[in-house]
Amino acid sequence: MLADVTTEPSHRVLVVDDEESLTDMIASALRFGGYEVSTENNGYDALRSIKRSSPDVVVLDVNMPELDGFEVCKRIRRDGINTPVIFLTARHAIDDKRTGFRQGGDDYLTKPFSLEELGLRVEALLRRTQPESDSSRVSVGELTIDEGAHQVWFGEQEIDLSPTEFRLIHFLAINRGRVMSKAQIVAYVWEYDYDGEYGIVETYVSYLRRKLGPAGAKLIETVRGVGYVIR
Amino acid sequence: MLADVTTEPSHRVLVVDDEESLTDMIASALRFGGYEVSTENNGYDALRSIKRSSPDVVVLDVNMPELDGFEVCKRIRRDGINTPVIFLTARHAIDDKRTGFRQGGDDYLTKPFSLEELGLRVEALLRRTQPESDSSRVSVGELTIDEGAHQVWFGEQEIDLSPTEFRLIHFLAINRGRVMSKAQIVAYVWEYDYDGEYGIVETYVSYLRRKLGPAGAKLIETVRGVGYVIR
DNA sequence: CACCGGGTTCAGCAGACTCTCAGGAAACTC
DNA sequence: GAGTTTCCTGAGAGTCTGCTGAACCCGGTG
Repeated sequence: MLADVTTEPSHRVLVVDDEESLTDMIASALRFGGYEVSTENNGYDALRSIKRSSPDVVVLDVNMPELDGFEVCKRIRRDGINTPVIFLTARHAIDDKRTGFRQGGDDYLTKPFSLEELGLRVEALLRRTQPESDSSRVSVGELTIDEGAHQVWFGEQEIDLSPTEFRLIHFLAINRGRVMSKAQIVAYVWEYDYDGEYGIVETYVSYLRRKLGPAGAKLIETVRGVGYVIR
Repeated sequence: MLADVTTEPSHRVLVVDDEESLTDMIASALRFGGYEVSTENNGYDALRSIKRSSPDVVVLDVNMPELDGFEVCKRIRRDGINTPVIFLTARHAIDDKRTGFRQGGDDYLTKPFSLEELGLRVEALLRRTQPESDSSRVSVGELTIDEGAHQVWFGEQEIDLSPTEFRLIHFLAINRGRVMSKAQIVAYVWEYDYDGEYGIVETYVSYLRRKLGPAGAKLIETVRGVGYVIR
């Protein structure tokens, strides 16, 4: 199917390292992965930033002057802040790892590491700590679709849909803003190649518009001669 | 990872590797760290064991004959089982790590690794995942299920259920809010792969609804063409 | 051996869902 | 503005799904 269309608000990651070139590199890699990234270059600023903006994950270098990463982690935990922490360090002595985990760290990467691996670990950690995000929700304006729960709301109102109706609106929603041809729709929603008979799509769009009510009906736009869109 | 002398009930870890000497070594190290450990030596047994005894963490070797670790992880996730997984492997190619994390793994250790580090990572993972499932009790609205005691209440009323009925309602309850397909239900409740015959699920849902009484029957919703949910 | 509780299969029924068709509305072309 | 194309929507037939009662099987127990 199609490209991972992440429709949720992206997760916020704080990257802390005293080498600015490194924070920049990590930050841009994570941004490329779809995260909202901020950076700090020392322990005190990191502490302040964590308290103020409570990111979803902190990537924390151990070896920093003044306040090192372990100390930062220890302090935020002492303050009852439970944000997941991934330690970065050049040391790979087991003693350090022990300290890192004991201090309340969640993961530990030794330099040099691959940026992709960091991304994967951030993702895995988020999957564990942000339980909400696993039921994959899509929203477009007033419309909200929860794939896991198989539920659809328009505003406050829950809309009861048949399986085919659900697949159709879901397909349009994850491709919101892009016009989908009837052929594409049929291929996704009906899962097979159809022979030129696209009347069925029109029928189901009609069903959806009716169920969405007068306000919601406008959500699904017809692009004559091309297909349908949700904007 | 020592010697935390705690009074809490120890966590249960399942260790899976096709080399028995390795499972034994890991198992004894983890036991020393205060965990209750069981082992399996191949993918199929691992699957069965996970479904039956639902451990708190699974340490899973990737490279096994027949059913490899990735596949085991993929299948349990597909069946709606959310148990944390740490992969073990000799490979350290980034491709493998990507596969591991994408399959729903939580951590990834490459051999050779230190047993202490494994212990630390198990501990870190438990720290993240246990608070959510703190006791063996699940509640959804009026419904309360105590897994340990094997008891179910609806409101004040205790409901007497057969073992299969219990596994079914428990599975739906721990996945509350998410629609579970009949295939997922059969895989979890009946512990084997079934071919197309899902009538049994309907029968048991029917039993449950009857036992839950007129008010409770609404708890288990049918999502036609998709599966069942408890919300 | 009869009984009992639990597991499984099956068939009939009701209702939900899918899909086709056709008349009419709307949009586009020239 | 006439003609053409595309789309909308109501109606209905037929299919599929899920619910439930009943029957059967099996192992354990009195």
